[in-house]
Amino acid sequence: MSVQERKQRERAERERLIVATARELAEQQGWDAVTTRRLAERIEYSQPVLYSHFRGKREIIGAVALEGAAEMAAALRAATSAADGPRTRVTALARTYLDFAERNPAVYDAMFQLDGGLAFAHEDTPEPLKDAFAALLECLGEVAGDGVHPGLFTEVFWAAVHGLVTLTRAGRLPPGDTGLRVELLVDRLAKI
Amino acid sequence: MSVQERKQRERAERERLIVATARELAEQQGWDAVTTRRLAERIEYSQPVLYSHFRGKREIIGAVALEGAAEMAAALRAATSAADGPRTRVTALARTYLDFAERNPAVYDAMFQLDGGLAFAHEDTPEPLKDAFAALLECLGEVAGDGVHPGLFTEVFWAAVHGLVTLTRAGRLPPGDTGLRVELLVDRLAKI
DNA sequence: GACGTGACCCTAGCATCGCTAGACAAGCGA
DNA sequence: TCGCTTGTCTAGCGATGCTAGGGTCACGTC
Repeated sequence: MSVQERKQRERAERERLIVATARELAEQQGWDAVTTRRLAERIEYSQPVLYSHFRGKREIIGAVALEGAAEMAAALRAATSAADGPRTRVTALARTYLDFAERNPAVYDAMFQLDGGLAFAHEDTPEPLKDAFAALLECLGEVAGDGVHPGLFTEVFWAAVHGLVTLTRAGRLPPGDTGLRVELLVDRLAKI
Repeated sequence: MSVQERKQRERAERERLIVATARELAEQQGWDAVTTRRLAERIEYSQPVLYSHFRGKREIIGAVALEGAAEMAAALRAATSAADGPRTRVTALARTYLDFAERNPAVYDAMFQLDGGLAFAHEDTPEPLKDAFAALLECLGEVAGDGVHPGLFTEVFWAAVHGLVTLTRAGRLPPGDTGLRVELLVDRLAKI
């Protein structure tokens, strides 16, 4: 039994190594540089090993996305619980979200830009993704305003922040005034 | 002289054919299906011909994006000029934007999702892109509210709508309540 | 009207991509 | 010690974006 257990442990460890290496490589050189050959070389195994852990490259991206979602949820909760007063909380939430996206661009891409083969907005959505949305909802639900469904409000707020992230990072918006934009967004959207 | 002119005309015509075919193929089967081989086959020329018109695939995507930007600007102006009253105008603007993205997903991707090698938010930004932003600004500037820079307000509003588009199309938001979301967005963001 | 020249286009190929088949070795249980 | 399962690697497939080189056709000139 213990032999099998050791093998399972080693397999799990290698799987973590694959995901971590993919993420590292993506953050360093972009997702285009994350080829199965390069990834295999970095983990010091041959290509087919990757396919014994994941169905394909998509699934590796998906694994990075899930890891990122868990981290983001934790970061958002940490930020909101450290702030008191709805307004401070919402501002902290938005800033933390943008900050996470800026510091982990490749992970953010894996979550929302690339196809990681993940299901969203269904009952079979992976837990970390639902939890990240829940983290948003916990904070934003209390400032939705009367007669506005908290979920709907959260979706709209999320979309707005997400739009800021993607347009800024793609060079579509000048990067300087992000702070002002967030301020305006919170001011107008949240009913405080 | 007339011979050269004819050749130039034919070249320009073929360039239009390339862009139109790329767009058509992308709308039919997605950008992944737009390979240089398939594209060459559809226009009934060999691959290298593409490279005598464009530096590479990126530039073809960029050309589709520019075409789309011009169309979008026209659509937005048509919608806003047909509506009277700031509120109706802004709502019409947002709806038209979302409608354009929904009807031309591949073109929208070329504009904002893919790398078309285009410069944004610089002085060397291509004219159609600046003009599309101007079309937004014309309508949104009048509802920015006191003390808020119209450009900044337009950026935020644009980001919000863009976020709705991308998250909805990527399956991150349930597609049913788009109308409600737009309503909420206009209600809260615009100072009417 | 024949000819040299230049523009134009196509065939063929390169390196790289994601992914897989099949051979081979290592380590387990009997 | 032997047979077998499990696991890994080498080699290769089709497809990608892109390019080099040769060949053909039509033009302008004498």
